[in-house]
Order: sequence, then C-alpha cells, then structure tokens
Amino acid sequence: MTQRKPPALSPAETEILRIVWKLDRATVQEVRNKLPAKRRVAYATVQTLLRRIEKKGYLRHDVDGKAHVFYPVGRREDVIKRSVNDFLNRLFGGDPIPLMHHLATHGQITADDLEGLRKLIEEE
Amino acid sequence: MTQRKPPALSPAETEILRIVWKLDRATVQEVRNKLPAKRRVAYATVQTLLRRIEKKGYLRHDVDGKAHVFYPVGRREDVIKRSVNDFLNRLFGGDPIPLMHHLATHGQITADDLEGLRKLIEEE
DNA sequence: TGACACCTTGTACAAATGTACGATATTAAA
DNA sequence: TTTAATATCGTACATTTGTACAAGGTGTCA
Repeated sequence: MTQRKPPALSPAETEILRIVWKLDRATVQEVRNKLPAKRRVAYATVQTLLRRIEKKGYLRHDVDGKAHVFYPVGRREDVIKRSVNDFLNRLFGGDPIPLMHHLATHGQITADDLEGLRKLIEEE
Repeated sequence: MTQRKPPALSPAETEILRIVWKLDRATVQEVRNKLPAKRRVAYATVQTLLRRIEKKGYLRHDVDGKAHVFYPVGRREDVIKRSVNDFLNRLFGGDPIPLMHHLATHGQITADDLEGLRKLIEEE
C-alpha cells in the first residue's frame, strides 16, 4: 500500500533518462553525446542531471574504472504513463483523442501507422 | 523573419490557458471553478497564473465592472504544436509513434477512434 | 450613503530547475 | 613515477515555478 510515488522528473531530467533507457547503461560522456546538437550542454550539466535523477530513484550506477555507469531502475512504462498522463491533463484535460488527432493531422503519422495500431489493439 | 517566439508556458500555466480556451473568455473565478477538484488552488494563485500568462503574451483582458475578463490571443494550434513537440522530444526523442502506441494500448483509445483518424488523414 | 462582498495590485517566498565552475581524485600512458 | 587526460564532488547561482497573503479599490444593495 505504501506505494510512495518517487518525485516527478523535470523536462530536462526526462530527456536525459530517455537516453539512458535507450543506451541501457551509460556514462556521462555517452549520454552527452546522444544529446541533439542544439542542446549540447556542458558535461557538468549532464552530470548534475544524472545525479539528480539517481537521487530521485530512477537511476543507479556502478563504478567502472574512474567513471560511473548509470542504468535505469524501475519500470520505464510507469514513468511514461505518468508523464503522458500529466501532459494530457494539462494540455487536453485528460482526453487523449485530441492529442491523437493532433499527431495524426501533422504529417507525422501515416494511415498505415494507424492501421497498424488498430490491428494491435483489436487482437487483445 | 523576426518571428520572436513568446516565452514557453509552464505546466501550471498551460493548464490554466487550456481552461480559458475552453471558456473562450473567463474571469479568475470562472477559471478557478473549472479546475479539477484535486487541484483546487487559491483564488490568488489562479490570478497570478493568469497575470503571468498574459505577460507572456497568450492572453489579454477586458475590464468588466470590477473584474477582469481574460481571453486568448494568438493561435491555439501553435501553442499546442509547440507543447506537443517539446514533450515528444523529451520523452520519445521526437518520434510520435511510440506515443500513439502508448495511447492506443492503454485503454484510452478504441479501434473505432483509430479508424476515424485514419479516414480523416486519408482524405486530405 | 454606508457596509459588504468581491476585485486587483503589489509583493513574498520557498522549492525546483537549468546550467555550470573549481577543486580534487584517479587512471593510463609515457 | 610524473604527467596529461578525464572523472567525480561539492557548490553555486540566477530564474522560473507554484502558491498565496495583505492592503486598498469598486460596484451594489439595503
């Protein structure tokens, strides 16, 4: 019952965590290198973010030589669910349809994608 | 060319602005009443947020009697696009498919919804 | 015309956020 | 074994964010 929710992630932290998810395990450098060019922030900044994310409970690290290797802790799905939900509430009052609609009508999604998704949820 | 982007909205501000969009024009009270029960924040808080949103350029107000009536300025679509994009970048590296997928596989979307969307973008 | 209810304005303030420097430790190469 | 390169740690710090109080104005009804 005491399912204490860990503190929420800030946008910048979310961005960093996503990269660690993708790399599975990563050092500060490695994370930094995956940042989109426009967001090339200082090494120390990435480091601080990783530390904060770890303190919030979403990461842990091993020591490899002199560097820390961070890896995710806890279910990625849960973090995503929470983020999406929060976002949905703020911008669309919780209704996912307008968001889908927006995504669909902004060239980023094809009819095939939708068809694929439809099939996917049909065969549950 | 000097398309100066107005400052981004914070989550709390976004939530408030959404309500004004929905009401079209609204006083502090009216906005406050539309807040979900769990987020019932003080009158003064809503007021501060409205002021800030106005200063950022997304709202303006008329004076009606002793109260201010706020109304949106600028295209709602643009704000949404920007928010969604930012969100998408942070959490999904910009790829909308995983987000669609998440929405689809979390009971919030039906096969019919998807079918509707598919038709919608097909007949462009 | 006075009192009440309701508003705005000014201001506050702690916490979170984004960004990063400087000092110190450590490893690997020369 | 000295040094160059690279890490971490401790800290810092301006802003932004979320939340709200107190004082002073104003419309309205008895």
